[in-house]
Amino acid sequence: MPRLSQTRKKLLDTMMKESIFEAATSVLSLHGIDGTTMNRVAAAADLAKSSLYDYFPSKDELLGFVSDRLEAPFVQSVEETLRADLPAPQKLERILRTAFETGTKHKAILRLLVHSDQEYRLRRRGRPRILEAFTAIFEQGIKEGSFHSHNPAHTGRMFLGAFGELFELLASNASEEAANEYVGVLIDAALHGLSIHVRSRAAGEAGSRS
Amino acid sequence: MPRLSQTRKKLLDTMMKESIFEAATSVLSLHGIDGTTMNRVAAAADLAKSSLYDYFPSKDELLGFVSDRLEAPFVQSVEETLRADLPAPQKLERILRTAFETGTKHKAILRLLVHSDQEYRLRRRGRPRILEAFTAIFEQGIKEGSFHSHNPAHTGRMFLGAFGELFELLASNASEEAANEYVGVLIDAALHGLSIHVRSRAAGEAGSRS
Amino acid sequence: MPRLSQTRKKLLDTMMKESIFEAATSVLSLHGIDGTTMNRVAAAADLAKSSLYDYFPSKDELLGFVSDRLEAPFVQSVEETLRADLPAPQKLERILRTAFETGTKHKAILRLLVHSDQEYRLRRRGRPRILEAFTAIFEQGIKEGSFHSHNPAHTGRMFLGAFGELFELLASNASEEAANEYVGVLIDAALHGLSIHVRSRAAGEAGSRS
Amino acid sequence: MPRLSQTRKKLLDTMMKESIFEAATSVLSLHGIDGTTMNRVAAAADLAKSSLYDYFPSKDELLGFVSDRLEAPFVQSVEETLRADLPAPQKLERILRTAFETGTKHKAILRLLVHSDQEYRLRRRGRPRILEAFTAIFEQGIKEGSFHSHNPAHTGRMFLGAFGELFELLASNASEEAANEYVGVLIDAALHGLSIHVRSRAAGEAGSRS
DNA sequence: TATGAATGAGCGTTCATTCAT
DNA sequence: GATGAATGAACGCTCATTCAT
Repeated sequence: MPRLSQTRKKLLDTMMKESIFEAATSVLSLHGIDGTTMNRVAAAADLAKSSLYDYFPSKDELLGFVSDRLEAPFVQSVEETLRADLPAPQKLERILRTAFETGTKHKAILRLLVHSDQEYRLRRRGRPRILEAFTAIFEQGIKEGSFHSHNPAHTGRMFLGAFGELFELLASNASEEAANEYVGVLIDAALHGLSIHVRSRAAGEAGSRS
Repeated sequence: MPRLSQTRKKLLDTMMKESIFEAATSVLSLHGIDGTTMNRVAAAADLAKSSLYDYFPSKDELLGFVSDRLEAPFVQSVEETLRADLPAPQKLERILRTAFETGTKHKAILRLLVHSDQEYRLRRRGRPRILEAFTAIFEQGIKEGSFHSHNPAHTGRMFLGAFGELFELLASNASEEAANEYVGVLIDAALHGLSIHVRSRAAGEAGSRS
Repeated sequence: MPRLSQTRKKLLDTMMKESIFEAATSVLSLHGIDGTTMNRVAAAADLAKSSLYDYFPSKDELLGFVSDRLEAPFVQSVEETLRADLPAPQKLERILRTAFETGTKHKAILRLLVHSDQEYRLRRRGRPRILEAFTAIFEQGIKEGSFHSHNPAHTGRMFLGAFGELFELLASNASEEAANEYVGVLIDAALHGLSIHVRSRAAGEAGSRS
Repeated sequence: MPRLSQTRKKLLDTMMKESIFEAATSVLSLHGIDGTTMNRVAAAADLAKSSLYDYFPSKDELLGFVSDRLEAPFVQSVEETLRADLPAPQKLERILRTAFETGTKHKAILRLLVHSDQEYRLRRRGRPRILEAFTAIFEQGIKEGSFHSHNPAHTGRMFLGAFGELFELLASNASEEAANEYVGVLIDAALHGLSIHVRSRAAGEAGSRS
């Protein structure tokens, strides 16, 4: 049988998918999600429209693939950090730092993931996983005695919201510096809270806590 | 001929817009943003499709109008609270409580505003104004000595992120109770921080801070 | 309300449907059923393709309409004759004569209904009704004592098959005369059978025929 | 190089065509004629789509081949019977019996040939040959003195129509028994006619029947 | 010989928008 | 001021066919 070997076949297929993925992200960042048509993707991929369907059975599947691939680095880094052997606060810090770096490198990509003012937007299938990871980290923090015993699902979600704003910031035309500053404030706030009043109150009762 | 007075004319126009607005939200909550066609809006408004264009020059403008109107209660309440004569922390709390109540009452509307997992989504032109309001409140809080002197644009944004998650929670099938709990945790975190460790540290050095 | 009156509206709608119907039959007879695209129908109707959808919700509905309209004269005439106050054999004859006349007048239409050698073909929703009518006529004929008591469903079907061939004949380039002759033979056969042997068996009376 | 002998080459070609034929009928009976794509046929034949074109120059040719092959048993049996040394009426009966048996065995195939209510349908290139055969048989019958001297082209056609209904019956979900009954009625009608009246008219011999 | 990759033409359908009346 | 009719552009998708290898 003169068929291509299975492995070679798969490889080529993967490469084509990659190339289509790039075409798609390019179209996405140029025209937004509603402007991302199979026609445009095909053109950007330098392929006939019909050929897209040789690699993805539908537009939905194509966009799902794209979306997953875009989110993957973030989701993975979050989940890796979750599994690392570190105290909870340091995990949060690490996640923020990594997100900052990754986000800085791939601004164009970011714009696709973020709930920005523009109508760009992909389905974010990774969101629940990140939320879970944050929740788990807060759970851990509570066990370790470093966080208040608030419902970790809530604190996780809170943190997720604030975390998401980092992306908004990066996706906007804000300076890298500003985004970095934001990370610092967020970490500090998570660790030390926002309020002075509280701390002084906390100070008065420090004894009872020690 | 006795033309309608200008004012009367405007009034009618406004009423029609209102009626179209209601038709549009109804269609939006039934069919989602992509299912919201001029056809359906016209039908819901009991108007000829072409008549919509007598009141809005394009679909985009129509949806912008709708979006603004939907966001208005939130934006207004935030800005009112901003102008109120209250210490910053209480302003934040008030905003959260109000948002919770408004959001609870109009779940269907909420879903349209929130960056939920579904593909519903309108442009959120009110966002910058809310961000500004939060920033201003944190500025005030710093002046009042109740908040750390972090860049208020950052803390405002942070809070916005966490605030937004309240809507996610409300828009999901979460119980009202859970959302309420979330508000509590968010307020507490804003005021007292998340971390215990810090506090005890803060406690030890409280004197040096005063 | 300056709306068009309901009746006037319906009338215009009906006229447009009629016009589309004609366009469709024209396309059908030119290109066959598989070559009948909404594009072509629209062009033939001198309308934008999208306008077809103002009158028919789908291609299927459009073709269904066309098919029904094409079959209607035949089906109706058959069912009318069925209800007439006549002996069964005369009903058959009447149906055949009418079909012949109608078919002769509308050859182009015929081609669309017939199971011809070409691939033209519409769904024939009228067929079962015609079959039922024939069956009923044979039933009647049996009761009247003019037909053998064969299962009338079978004789009805038989007759239907032979009847259908009249249309094949008309749809082919056969002369009218030939088709008329066919009708004659079919009637005679129905009434007197095909075989001499039988008759001679049936009678010593061959002589009475000469 | 030792090329394959011409004969061997042809043989292989024939075998491949056969295999494709089977694939095609399988697809046809599974998906109907409109669902029969080259893709599916290729898959069923375990061949690359493009390879189909090594054996058939186009889809049309392929389907023509398939159609011919499907009709062949019927056509052949009819033509064989035509050439047999039998009186005409017995030829008709034999043809009907054979068709019944063949049709009963290959119901799935039948559905592809018949002008059924479904949209299955292949071109029936065999039809004219069968019509000719019937015509010839009636010619013979007239010469033999067993059939009326009606135009045999007409009686042949009539019989063809009624004959075709046998296939409709078999292709529908009718019982074998019913189809067999139909054959009986058809034969009887061909030989003895449908009408009683005639016979009694034909003879003074009504009494012989009672 | 058979293949995998690619394609162009076309499909049925949707919808924001226009305009004479 | 409102309507009904109409439209053009675009959409996601299919499929017979070609061709270098």
